[in-house]
This record gives sequence, structure tokens and C-alpha cells, in this order.
Amino acid sequence: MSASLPYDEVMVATAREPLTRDRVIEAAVVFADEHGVDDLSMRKLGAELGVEAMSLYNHVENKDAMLDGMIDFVFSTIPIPDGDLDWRDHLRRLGRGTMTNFGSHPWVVHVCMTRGLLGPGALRFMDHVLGVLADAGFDDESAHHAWQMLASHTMGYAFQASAGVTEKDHAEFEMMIPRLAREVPNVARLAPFLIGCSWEDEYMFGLEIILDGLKARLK
Amino acid sequence: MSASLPYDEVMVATAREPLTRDRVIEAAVVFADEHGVDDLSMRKLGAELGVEAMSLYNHVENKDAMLDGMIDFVFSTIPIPDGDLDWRDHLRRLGRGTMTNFGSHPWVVHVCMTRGLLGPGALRFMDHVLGVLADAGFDDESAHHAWQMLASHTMGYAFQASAGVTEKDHAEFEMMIPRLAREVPNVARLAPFLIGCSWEDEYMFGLEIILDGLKARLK
DNA sequence: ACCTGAACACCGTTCAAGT
DNA sequence: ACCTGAACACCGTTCAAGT
Repeated sequence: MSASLPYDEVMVATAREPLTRDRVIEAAVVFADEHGVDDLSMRKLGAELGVEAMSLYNHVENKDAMLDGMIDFVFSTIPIPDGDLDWRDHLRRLGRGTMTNFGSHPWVVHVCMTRGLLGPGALRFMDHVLGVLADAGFDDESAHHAWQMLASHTMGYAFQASAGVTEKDHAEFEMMIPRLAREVPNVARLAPFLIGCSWEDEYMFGLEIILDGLKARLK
Repeated sequence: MSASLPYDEVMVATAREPLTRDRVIEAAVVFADEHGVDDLSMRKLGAELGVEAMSLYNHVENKDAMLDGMIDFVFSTIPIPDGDLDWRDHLRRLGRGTMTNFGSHPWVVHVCMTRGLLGPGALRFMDHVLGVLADAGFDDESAHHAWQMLASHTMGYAFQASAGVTEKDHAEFEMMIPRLAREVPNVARLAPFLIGCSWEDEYMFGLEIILDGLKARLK
């Protein structure tokens, strides 16, 4: 975009590009994607942006506000299905999109769990889902029930999917199995499923049960 | 129990009662119940026990291990229904018990979300649920599906219930409603339900849908 | 075997000072 | 208007030293 500028002009331009709230939050998202949210500190993020930590406070109120901004950033990028879909199909696609989106930002569920879901991005997303439910014929109370179920299901599975069971955890768990077999035989017997399961498949299986139950209570 | 000892002997006994892993963890549970888990630090917990922070490391490996112990403590106190119950009834009681138990320790879901669920207490609880499902006729794969759904539902609602929406939050949310009405009308319309809902009722409503769905897929 | 004091390497955040 | 440096009040944890 600035390819026609002389080389040193480009350098200066990128280096001095003034910080903005959006740039800070995007950089924080990238940092959390790469290093995990536990490693995200104001000092380190400042270093990443070539600035002292304290400069960030000119653009975000504090770290919590920055985390809220990161959540909103992710929510606002969840793809909204278009076209005239049956409400159940709409919610299936929305659910799958949410899961894959959260999958690219493994920290987001965890941060939501500690920060809540009241930012503008999350509210807009919620509003969209409630709109789909209202169009499907749910009254306000039922739509609320449905939202809570769908939200809980989605956050729950996204959380487990992003809990990041590493190879090391697998090995550790498998080493435990002999002892587990004596003390918690049912857990030991199901170990293959616990270790090998596809969270997206699990999620869609459960979503179907929920959609069935909601439909049965609709008419 | 030491009521027959002379008064000052009792004082000395309680003051000098040697620290143990169990005493440390119980004190941490009490501290988190009273002050919230965010305020729980090794230094403050030490002070509570009349000891320097560093002494605690003689009884717990580190803070994370202590948190794991706290989770296990809570899980091991969830009441297990007795008697020969229908599997759905059994799971209903288990679910309700879990919700109220988690309600007395509002920090526990949050800590589980960051520490996972692989301690002995949690494993024993999981084993019990899997046993109920196996007795009901679920094969291993279906039992795994069912467990994931029940766990996700329970953790999700317990989390929301314990997210602790304060009076201040309510007031703040109500003040936002006029602006919300323009930007997220569906959310604004459902505000009364969002503010006033009973998490236990919501939970049981959703549990019924899940149990229905699981039953339909059982035969 | 258990407890302590001092220290290390971090945090988020404030604030006066610079430009 | 934005950035910096030094400081404050905390963390979890290590380690040598005490008893």
C-alpha cells in the first residue's frame, strides 16, 4: 500500500505509525494467539509494539478493558450465515462457525469466563441469535431459555476444545490408566473416547439434541 | 473433642496444631469462599494460618497444586444420591446437588476452567456418573457423549450462576437499556429475563431437554 | 522436619517529567 | 497529545539459614 514510498520513508511510516486503541487490541489478539493469554502482559505487549508499557494506557483504560476489547474483536468476526435458512440450520451454521472461530483464538473462552460477555461485539452476536429465535416463533421467555442453553453448550465445548490437551498430557493420562482401572474403572474404560474425541463432532451431536428439545417445546 | 483440656492448653493446641496439607487446603477453601479466589495469595493465606507464606510450601507443592486440592475438596463433597433410582432421576438429583454445592463455593467453576478436572475427587465423581450411565444401558461411546453434555451443561450454568451479577451490574445494565434498545433490540426486550432469571430453574429446564435427547438415543 | 527472612523475577498501575 | 522512567504495592517461588 505504501510500496511507492522510498524505502526509508516506509520504515519510518511503519515504525512511527501512531498507536490507536484498535492497533493495541489487534496486537494483543495476535500476541495471545501466538504465546497464550497467560504470557500477555502490558510490558511484553508494549515491547512488541516498540513502546513502553505505560504508553498503552493512553489507548486502553487498563488491562481488563483491553481484554474486553479482545473478546469483542473475536465475537465481531464470527461469520453470520446469510440467505433464508430454517432456524435450526441457521443455528447449526452459527454454532459451527463459532467453534472454528474460537478454535483460532484458544484464549477467548477462558477470557470470556473471567470477563463476562457484555461488550458490544458479544451483545450484537447475542442479539442476532435472539432475532433468529424470535423469527422462529419463540416467545421472549423461551428465547431466553434457548439462548442460555446454546450459549452454555457452545462455551462449554469450546472451552474443552481449547483446554489444549497436549501430547504430554495424553502420555501422562495413559500412564495413569493402570491405577485408574482400579480406582475409577468407568473412567479408565472410556479413556480412548476421552483422549481421542473430536470436539466439533461432540459439539454437533449435543447441538442436535438441544435443537430437538427446543423444537419439541416450540409449538 | 479437646473440651476436657485446661483452657490455656486448648489455646496452645489450636495455635500450635501443626499444618497439614488438608488444613492448608481447607483454609484456602474458606478463604476463597469469604474473600473470593482472586484475593487468595500464599502470603494472605499464610497470615490467616498464623504462619509465613513460605511455610505453606512444606505442605503443598505450589499454588496450582493447592488449587487442584481445593477443586477435589469440593467435588468430594457433592452428595451422591442413594437408593435404587431411575437413571434420569439419579442424574436430576446429582445435577441439582452439584449446582447447590458449587453455589456455596462460587470460585470453584472458575478455578476448574483454568485448572482442568483431573484430580482424584473430580475423577471419582465422573466415575460415578459414568457408572450410572452404563447401568442405564449406554455403551461406552454414548456414555462419553452423555458425560460431555451433562458436564458442559452443568459447568456452563454453574459458571453463570456464580458469575455474581451484582446489584451494581443490574443498575448499570438497566441504565444501558435505552441505548441497547436502538442497537440490540432483542437483547433489550429480553432484559427482564436476563436480569431476573433463576439459574437453578434454567438449569433444570435444560437438563430435561438433555435427558430427553439422551433417552431417545438410548434404545 | 518444619519455619523464617531476604531475595529474585515478575506483575498492573500511578505520576511527574519530558517532547 | 503522546511517550518515558522511576516508583509503588503487590505476586509466586527459591534458597540458605535457623530451630
